This record gives sequence, structure tokens and C-alpha cells, in this order.
Amino acid sequence: MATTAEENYLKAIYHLNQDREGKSLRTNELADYLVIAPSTVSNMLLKLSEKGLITYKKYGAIALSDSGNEIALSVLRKHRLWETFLYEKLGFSWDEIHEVAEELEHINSQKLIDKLDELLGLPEYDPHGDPIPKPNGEHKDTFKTTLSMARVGKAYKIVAVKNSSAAFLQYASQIGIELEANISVNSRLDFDGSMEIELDGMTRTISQKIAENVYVD
Amino acid sequence: MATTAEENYLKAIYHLNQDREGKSLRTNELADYLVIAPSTVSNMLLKLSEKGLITYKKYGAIALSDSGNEIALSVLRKHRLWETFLYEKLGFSWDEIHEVAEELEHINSQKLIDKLDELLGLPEYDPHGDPIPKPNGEHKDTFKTTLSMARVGKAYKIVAVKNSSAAFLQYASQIGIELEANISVNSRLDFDGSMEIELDGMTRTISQKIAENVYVD
DNA sequence: AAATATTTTTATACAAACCTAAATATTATT
DNA sequence: AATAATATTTAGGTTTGTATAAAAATATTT
Repeated sequence: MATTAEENYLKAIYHLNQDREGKSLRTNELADYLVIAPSTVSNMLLKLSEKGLITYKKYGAIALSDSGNEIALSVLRKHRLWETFLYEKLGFSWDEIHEVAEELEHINSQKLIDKLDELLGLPEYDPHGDPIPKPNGEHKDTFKTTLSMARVGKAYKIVAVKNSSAAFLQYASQIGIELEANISVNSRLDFDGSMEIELDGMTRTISQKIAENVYVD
Repeated sequence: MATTAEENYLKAIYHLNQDREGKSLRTNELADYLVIAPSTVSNMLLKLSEKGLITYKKYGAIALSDSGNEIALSVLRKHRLWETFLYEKLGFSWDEIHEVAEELEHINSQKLIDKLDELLGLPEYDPHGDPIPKPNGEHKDTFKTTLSMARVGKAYKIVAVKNSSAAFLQYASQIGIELEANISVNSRLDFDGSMEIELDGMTRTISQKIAENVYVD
């Protein structure tokens, strides 16, 4: 059984290796993401590779092994099911669920998670629009098109958000960004990537950074 | 905020100091209960008393301070609410809920526990018949009369169980011991304290140890 | 009350997960 | 290709929670 810390490393490696083109994941990037010292990561990588959870050799690229990937997906499944529970059953808001789910995802009980899934009606997506991995490890791809890639003049539907920080989600809700909302791009400013959008009948300007964290279809 | 280990010590001290007549709680008993070395307990007691969570001096009696009691009750509240959730909402059986609740009780979120309480309909008792402490720390006393104290010839109702181990609860369910069940004592054997009982229309003999773990009214 | 037994504490150590600072490897620049 | 810059690892420490073994305090027995 992986410890909580180990599970968090595997989850981080999983996320950072999603749609990464070009350069491979290495120690510093992982350390930055986890907000811990690179030396700590270096030690942990050794341990994880001894346990066969990652493929890694000194000064090399970091990637999950099959068994590491399996654990990462099961933690992701737990995280997203708990988020759905908090949102659907306990009335938590969008921006409150991530933090609590970060704790709940490490509870060890297969039965708990199976029954929770059942209670929630075997949901396919969590409240942020992210797909929930199946018990057997099957997992839909996350959406690919972000609002920052959207074409001027076209209409889109918001299908998910990339970032789950309270700060982002609070702002997002405030300006009307929510799943299923219809959105269209009026114009984009090349200088800073900011764009004028039409949402809820309101016209707004949002920064590129916001646009990069909204998936549309 | 107390760590998980600290919370577990406080909980243990709380339980061991319930209806204790005569000798006071000391290091060895706590170590036995927690299944760890007495030296470890000795170190932790120092830390807990420095933090003001227990009253304790070397070689002396161990008791919770007011703030320690508050934490113990809040953990107990969380434990019992989670047990109720697992039983009522997820269909766990009597003997499966304790173990998982031991993990869930350490999740830190006031909102989570308030909303959970609400979802469950503000229950007063958990599935083992134990009272659930209120958010303000109000707490009913646990039942006092065990089956082993019951009088021969009288009829009782089962109101709670003392022990939450899977082994005990599985046996208990198997012979028909469940909350609200009517039970009467046919005879008691002075030699070993075993007793013949009438339960569910069936006559059975149970050991003193079992009888001590069943509360009746 | 002295001797013995038991309980509790202290001293020392270990594993997990983190840190800072120094050493070494790799990568980029001139 | 040599040097400089950057990334990574290694060495040595800290904290939390645990353990064993030895020392000290308390309790029991004769």
C-alpha cells in the first residue's frame, strides 16, 4: 500500500505528464509543483522507483510505471467521486470541494468507494467537468480545447475547468463561468492574449490565463 | 490543531476514563489499549501535557483537560456521524463501519461534518446505539446497564453495544443481537457468569464476556 | 522495613518526509 | 571545446511517532 505522500507524488507525476509535448518531466518541475525542495523529490524518486511505481534513473525523465499509473488513477477516481459527493450531496460550492477531497482521497476502503459511486449514480464527470476514472482503470481523456484556443466569432459550450484552486473557481463563478454555459468570443488582443467574450448575455474581458483554464467544446 | 496520533491518544484517554471506579488511568494501561510501547506513551504524555490537552505529572494519573476533552468529543462526534453515514447511506453492515470511521474521523473540515450531520437528519445515536456528541460538545451519557447486570426473569430491550470490533459484532448479529430487540434472562450460572437468554423466540447460552458488551434498558 | 517486583521514565535509535548547503552532473554559452 | 550556468544528487539535520534496553521510581511482599 502506498503512503499518502507517495500517492501525492504519483498523482503529481500523472498530472504533469498529461498532454506534455517535448521536454520530459524532471525533478525541479515536480518539486515546484509540489512546493517542496528538489532534494526531497530526488530522495522520493529513488524510493518510488525501487518500489516499481515509476520508471526513473538518475538525472533522467520521470514517468509512471503501469502499477504507478494504476494507483494514480485510483486516487484520481477517489478524489473526483468525493468532489461529486461534496457538491451533490452536501451542498458544497465549486471552489470548496477540492481542498476537502485532497484529504478524503487517501482513505483506504474499496467498499467505501464502490458504494459511494453507487450512491452518486455512477457519475461520468465530476463537478468541474473532469472525467471520473472507472473502477477498472478505464479513463476518458480530458477535454482538449481551451477557451484560449477558441476561434473569434464562434460559439462554444463550457465543458470543464482545468484549475481547481478556490481563487480561480470563485472568480469563474462570479463572472458566470459554469458547466454547460454558452460562450462566444468577440475578439482577441494579440498583445496579451486577453479576449472579449459574450457569456450569459454579458460582454466581458478576460485574461489569457483565465481563458487557458476553461475547456470548451 | 492536533495530529492524528494526538487525536487517537485523546480518544483513548476519553474512553478509558469512562465509568472507571477506583484506580486511575496510567501509562501501561494506555499503552496496552493502543498496542504500543509504554515508553512511547510516556513521551507522548509529556507532549500532550505541554500542549495543555491533558493533566498529568510523572508517575501520576492521566486525565483530559477541558480543551483535550473538547477535541476528544469532536473526534467522537465525527466517528459516530461517519459510522451512521456508512450504515444508513452506503449500506455497510454493523461490523464494517468502525474500521473505516477510524480513518474518516481525522478529516479536518467543520463544514463537512456539519453538512454530513444535516444529510443524516441530525441523528442522536449511531448504529451501535451510542449517543452522538452535539456540535457544542453536549453529550448524553452512554447507557449504564449491561446484559451481564440484568436480573434473571426480567425482560429488557437491547439499546446499544459496547464493543465495536468486527469479531464481536459479527457474532452478535449472528445470534440476533440488534438494537431494539427484546431479550430476557432465563438463568445465570454463577461459576462463569454465562447466561441463558431468550431472544427472537430462541433460547441461547452466551458467555459473560458477550453479556458485558450489550447494553439493555 | 527491607527486599523484590512492577511500573514508568530516560537514553538511544530508526523510518518517513521534509529541509539547507555542498558536491556533482548536465546543459548552454561563448 | 572550455567555461559558465543550471539542474540534480548527496551529505548531514530536523520533527513526528514509533521501538528496545537500561535506569529510576513506585508498589508489593515477606
